[in-house]
Amino acid sequence: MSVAPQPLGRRERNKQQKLDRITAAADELFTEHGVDEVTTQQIADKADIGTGTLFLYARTKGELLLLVQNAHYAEALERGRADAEAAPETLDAVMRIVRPIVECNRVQVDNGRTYLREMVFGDPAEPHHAAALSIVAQTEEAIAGVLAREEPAGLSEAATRAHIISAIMFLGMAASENAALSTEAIVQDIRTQISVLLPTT
Amino acid sequence: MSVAPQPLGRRERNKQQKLDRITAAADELFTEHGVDEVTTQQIADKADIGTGTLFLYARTKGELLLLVQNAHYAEALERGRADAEAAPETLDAVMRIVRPIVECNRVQVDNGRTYLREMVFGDPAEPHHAAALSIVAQTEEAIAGVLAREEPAGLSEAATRAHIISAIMFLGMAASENAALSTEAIVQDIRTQISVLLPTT
DNA sequence: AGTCAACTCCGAGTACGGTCAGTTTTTTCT
DNA sequence: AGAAAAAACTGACCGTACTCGGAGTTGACT
Repeated sequence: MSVAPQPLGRRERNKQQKLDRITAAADELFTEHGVDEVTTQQIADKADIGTGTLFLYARTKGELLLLVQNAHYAEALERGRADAEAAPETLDAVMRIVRPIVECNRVQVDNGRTYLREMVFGDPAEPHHAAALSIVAQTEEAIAGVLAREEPAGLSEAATRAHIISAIMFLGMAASENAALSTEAIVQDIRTQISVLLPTT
Repeated sequence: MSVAPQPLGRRERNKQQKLDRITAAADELFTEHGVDEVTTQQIADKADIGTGTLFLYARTKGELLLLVQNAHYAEALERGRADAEAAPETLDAVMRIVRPIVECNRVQVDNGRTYLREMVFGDPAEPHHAAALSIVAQTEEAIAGVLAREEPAGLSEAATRAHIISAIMFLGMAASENAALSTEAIVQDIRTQISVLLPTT
């Protein structure tokens, strides 16, 4: 009387469980205390696994942060992508994609900035890093899609502009000069730059 | 019977000497082996000072890299700034500022990328970090100056565009996807983006 | 059931960036 | 010159991210 198809052996199930426990533990501790105030040992303890085991699931502490934050980022992107469709103005539409991402990133400033740091300077061969880059690519695609509504001719130009917007967002959120700024101030800063970038209509 | 104008006491002279030795040692070791392969201990040994002393002159290893690289960056900027004046076309003029900086940054890819990382994520209160930010500001000013030749009206817009170019340069040089690219490829990548950004003439 | 190879897990150990209490050197004051 | 204060120097020490050799599990095969 088995519940039909259960292709996963005990080994696979255990691995999945452990990964879940690790993700949950890291997420809670990072959110509560900030990534710099949490040791990998604490995460291992909370996930109830050995020190070495932790690094079988995420090769570095940075990967661990990517693992945790990717989920939030992806969700923010999805929300923005949906909102953008309803905005007639190009700049507004772009900002509807941008804003949720910035808000998500600034929930905890240190974690957000460290996340960006890992994204740009981490090892792209690592799986969670690759996932992060994929979300960035999706973000740029979404923005390029909005830009293309206006000028469907220059598709490659839209992609280039989207890439630039990506860079603007990155530095707006990451720069240490902006660390103390409110989320709203950063959104405005980004908006100003994008408005200069967009072709004048 | 003092030797007249010697405003520097022995203490100050010693400090200067030590800083020089540290700078020289760090520069050589970083250039030869790459920042990640060099320990602070090696630098202290080569500079012939104690472990703790090193950190009186640069609070972190990152500051040490900033100290060393700032000099090279400043020089590259100066060269570019002079070259730019002779270029009639705006895009060309901007690229004459950009290119030497990229070339300087890519002399040793890892060091260049780490330098940028420290610039954005390091502690802006530290002196060498502040110096780095100052050079970035000068770079943006130089670029804004070039842009303002074309459209002297929108000064603030020129500054904003210069800031965006700064962001484009940063990510072009820092992104891990670009780590394997040749200097020339990166310059081209940056050029393409800037050409989209500049107001069509 | 028993055997064994492959996979997974573990925590003592390592390396390194950075700190700090104690010492030495320099300057100042009398 | 000598004493006292100030500044600079030092290396033993610490915390932490990450490694590695060996122990423990799992599942395929007979």
